[in-house]
Amino acid sequence: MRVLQLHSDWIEYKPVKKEITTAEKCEKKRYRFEDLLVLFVSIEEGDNQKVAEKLIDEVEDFMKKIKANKILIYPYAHLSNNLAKPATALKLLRAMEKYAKQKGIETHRTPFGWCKKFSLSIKGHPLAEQLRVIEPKGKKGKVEDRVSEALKAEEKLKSFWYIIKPDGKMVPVDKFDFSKHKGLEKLARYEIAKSRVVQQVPPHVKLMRKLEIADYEPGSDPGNFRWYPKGALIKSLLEQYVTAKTVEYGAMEVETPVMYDFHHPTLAKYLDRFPARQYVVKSEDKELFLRFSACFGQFLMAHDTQISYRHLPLRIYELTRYSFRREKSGELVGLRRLRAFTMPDCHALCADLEQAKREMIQRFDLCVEILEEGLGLVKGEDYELAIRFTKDFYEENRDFINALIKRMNEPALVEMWEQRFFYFILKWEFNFIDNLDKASALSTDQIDVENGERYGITYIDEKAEKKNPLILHCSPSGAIERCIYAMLEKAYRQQMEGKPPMLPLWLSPTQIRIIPLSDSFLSYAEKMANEIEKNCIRVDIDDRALTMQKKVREAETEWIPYIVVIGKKEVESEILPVRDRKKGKIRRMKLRKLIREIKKETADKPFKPLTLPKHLSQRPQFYG
RNA sequence: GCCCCCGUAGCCUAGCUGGUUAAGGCGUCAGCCUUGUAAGCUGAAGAUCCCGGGUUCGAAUCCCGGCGGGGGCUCCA
Repeated sequence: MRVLQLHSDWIEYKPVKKEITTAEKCEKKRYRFEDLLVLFVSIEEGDNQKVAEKLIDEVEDFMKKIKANKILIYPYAHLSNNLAKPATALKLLRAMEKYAKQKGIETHRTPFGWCKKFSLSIKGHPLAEQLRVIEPKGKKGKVEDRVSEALKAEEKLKSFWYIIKPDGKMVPVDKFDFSKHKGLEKLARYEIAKSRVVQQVPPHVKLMRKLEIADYEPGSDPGNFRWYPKGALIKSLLEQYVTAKTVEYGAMEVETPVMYDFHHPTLAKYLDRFPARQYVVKSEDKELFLRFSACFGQFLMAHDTQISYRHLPLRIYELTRYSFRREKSGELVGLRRLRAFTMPDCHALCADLEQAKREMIQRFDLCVEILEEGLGLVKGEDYELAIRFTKDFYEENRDFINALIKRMNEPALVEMWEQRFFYFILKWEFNFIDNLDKASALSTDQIDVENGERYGITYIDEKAEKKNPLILHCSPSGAIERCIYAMLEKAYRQQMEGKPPMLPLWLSPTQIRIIPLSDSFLSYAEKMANEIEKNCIRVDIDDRALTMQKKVREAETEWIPYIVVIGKKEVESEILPVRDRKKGKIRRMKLRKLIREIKKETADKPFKPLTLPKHLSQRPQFYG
């Protein structure tokens, strides 16, 4: 509630014309009051009786000071752009009037719903003009939580847990021998027992800052990160890679809006089927939510697309930058869980279950390839398969489920539901297990049996009839940020095992560091760097006035894969001492051989040039 | 949201059984050194000790409140 309070010598007003049909009755004559407090009142959304009474209490206190005892309550809409409904406003205005009268204040009120003309004379003292703003209790600008039906129901859902072995044998979790499957045991414990008691900062959080990849941004909402140049480069390369692989598989890349109408009928229903919280944004009279995946935009697009059975399976892909999930504040952990994240999201419209199953196998292979060849993760060691489905689905499609597990050739954790609650009948994920034994999903795929119909997505079948397709939802890599989390956690584990921690070569911001022994070798180093750059390899030169030992040390702490020191011997012989991080030794070779080796290892990966100054002396320090 | 923890210079930390001018390391800057594979030397700058209130002769230190951050609980990338 907002009130403009004017201590006036007099006010005159005259109702001119009704503005709304529910306007109060009154005479169209001139009214005049003298020596009083005029209260121009805007009743706002969320105001209530308490607010109304509080306002009068405050006014009463004030009037005691200035020794006045007459007020005029004047409904005045122009103080707010968040007005309450007229019915509520009128109710509260009347309540204020009644409450003030009870306190013994001489109270008048102008009619509600009228266009009035008025003139008044304000007393000249310092306290004569005041604005009062009273907020309902507990409001404080907060939008109330919207908890989807799926989120509520999830708590009641009953699950049965099993392990299915590569040979197709299904055993209850508690009967399975985990001795050779420690990762799977951790996943099972994590998913089922839900006991997570570790109290420490996950290793990747320190690494992401130390390596100047990403950092918290206290100036934003938690879970919205800043990305330093090296991190932005790594992230961008990963994005390019996943996109390229997904397009290669046959997906059409599109781009769709990040925000959608909360009250769009189709979307509202879908929101209720997805267990997530949204950010809400207001725009004019609309209430919008920020997307938590690419489903909305792609489905709305598919709805308007002419599709024949010949086009199926139809694959649509978008790299969402960003997807937003307003996770509860205490849930956010470094790069593992964010509120704004980049998720590749690929849907496939399929004619029927048989086609969907065939398609899912293809996508499964795509996901394995991205994790293993792209991120350098190893199944059974870094990540585990979890499959979730309904009992009915299992009974009718046992062979298919076993085929998926056979492909992985590792036992998989299974969650089986008695009945379907979610919009999918089967879902699988690859779960990364980190150094604190926590599991988080990377790649995932689902068979959705509801949204084809809900979104009115149709294709024309062989008999020229309209049909709703099944929809597969896949994130081939999982969130890009989470991929970086997984690689950092893996690197940390390797360090603990006595191996040098590092990122895959194609993602290392600097691939070769050249260290000239003194300034006199700088020009030779520059020449070398140019040659290397021509071959699409990221190189930099440590030209700072430091000792060679110190420069080597810093290059090592930056996890640079190849370090080359240049001095008199190298200039004369052209044989380079290449400090190879992975092999842990210095290998002597010609520049050409080093270039060839790197190009070979990064051959099928995207390349981007270094986005930092080539000379270390020109680089600012972003962290520490 | 609930529970726990934390808040001292760009970063990491000391001081926190109250008591001179808040200490050190890293980094930054200036100068020297021109280096042979993981830390060269000297000097300088840099701190509203998160904010507000209280207790006290005296608060970075104790108490209360707030703000900010992190971690845990639920698991959707």
